[in-house]
Amino acid sequence: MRAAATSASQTLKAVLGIRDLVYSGAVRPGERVSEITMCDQLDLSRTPVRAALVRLEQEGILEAIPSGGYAVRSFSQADIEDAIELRGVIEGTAARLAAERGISPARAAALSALLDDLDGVVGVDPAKLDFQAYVGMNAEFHDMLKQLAGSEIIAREVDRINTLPFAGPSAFLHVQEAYPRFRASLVVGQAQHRAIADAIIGRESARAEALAREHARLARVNLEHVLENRALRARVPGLVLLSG
Amino acid sequence: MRAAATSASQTLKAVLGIRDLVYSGAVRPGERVSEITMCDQLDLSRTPVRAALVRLEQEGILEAIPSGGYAVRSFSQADIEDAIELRGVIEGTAARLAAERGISPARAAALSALLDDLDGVVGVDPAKLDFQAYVGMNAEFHDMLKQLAGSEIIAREVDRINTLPFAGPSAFLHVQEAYPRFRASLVVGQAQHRAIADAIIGRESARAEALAREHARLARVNLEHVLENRALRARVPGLVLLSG
DNA sequence: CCGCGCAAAATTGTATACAACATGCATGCA
DNA sequence: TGCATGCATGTTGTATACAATTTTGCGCGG
Repeated sequence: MRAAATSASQTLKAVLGIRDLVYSGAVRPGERVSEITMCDQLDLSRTPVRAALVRLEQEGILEAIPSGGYAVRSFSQADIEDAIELRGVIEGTAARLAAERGISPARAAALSALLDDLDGVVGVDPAKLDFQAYVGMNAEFHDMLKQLAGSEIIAREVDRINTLPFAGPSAFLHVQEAYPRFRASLVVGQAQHRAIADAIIGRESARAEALAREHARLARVNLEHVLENRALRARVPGLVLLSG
Repeated sequence: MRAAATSASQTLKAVLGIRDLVYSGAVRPGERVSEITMCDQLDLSRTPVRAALVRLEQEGILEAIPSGGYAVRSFSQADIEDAIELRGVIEGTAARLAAERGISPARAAALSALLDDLDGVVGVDPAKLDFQAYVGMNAEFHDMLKQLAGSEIIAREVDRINTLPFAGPSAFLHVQEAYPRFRASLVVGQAQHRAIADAIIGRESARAEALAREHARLARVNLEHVLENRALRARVPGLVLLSG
């Protein structure tokens, strides 16, 4: 037996496995997600598969079929844009509340240190950019941001919206790695990181919120670039859920 | 057998039953929610109970115990305030997007008609207020608001935050029914309803967002009133989850 | 009197068997 | 030829049996 929610072995394996099958395109949007098929492909029993299906429905990538069972959910471009907008709004709220409530000197120092590190990565010759490092640090920045308000409720909601793969702050980074022309947006993004931190530390809450929202719009710009080029689209995992 | 997500008979019974047991205070915050106990009390098998526990965890009123199983989650006053703030932010986003994108004449008419009806209820002698009608119409207004942006993503997130019982727009209405002194806030609330609708129809997006946020703060004011008076607290169902 | 260890009990995680409903196809009748 | 009906099949929902881990209580030793 195993733990329940963070469910260790079998159920977790089912969640990860089904998620992978969905994102890899093995089961297409609109298609039914058959329990038995999942059992066969993942070598699991129906019980953990069933538990995983419930979780993945709440996560948003599956939807219940009225007559029973689940299907892969499909998203329109408008859905993706709204999800990105919503991430901006919620991250913006985290930034605003952090500014209003103030953050500890220790956290401010950690934030500044991280930004310095990011500058070190972004500031070099674009051709020699260490993408692995950038992706990690970017994720770390957004992790810090969601926690700076000191609210479990806020942090949870940020996590929730970020589980939608195309909404998260790292969604389009891989595309940027492959196409140097997009790398310039990393410089813009890093400038926004600095401005957000500056606003939070300086207790400028309205500025912090507006900046965090605008920062999320970067993802939307990248989305539109990606959708203009069919070859790029395959590089963004979550976009297999995009219909049309 | 039954439908899966909207899960009809047994699983739905389990969800409703456990939710009731939690809100009625039968199982207290922090306490473990034993599967077998639930089975006995609700006369169900373990399987639907288990499915219900997963759903209620995602809903937010239960939390996973690392060693397995679930416990009733407890909320601090700050948590409740943050949840209300977040509802204001998300409803505000719905209002803003509705204003920016515009709403159909049919919907605008329906909105105006609903507001007229609400005026009819609120405008009378406070002593003769029809609370049942008000509660229903208020819920309907917020339902319309969440859909006016025309975004499934937004509507889902509004629904999600509203499942937390103390965060929803109807959370503190029963208290207001019992204590006439609070009824004045209904007049203020209705004025805000009108202003929000006016802003949306007039395409004043920033105003619509700000007003919707401020409207949610009404719940926070009521929360503080309730917490000053122990007798009131028992009348708000969700507050059994409040620790301290 | 307190702390540690062991054993038993309780609880959850997993697997599988059974039942009921939905779906699709084939067949027969109009 | 088209439609309706009945059956067969596949799928999910539910129940229960089994295994493993965690927890708790008791006894012993320091």
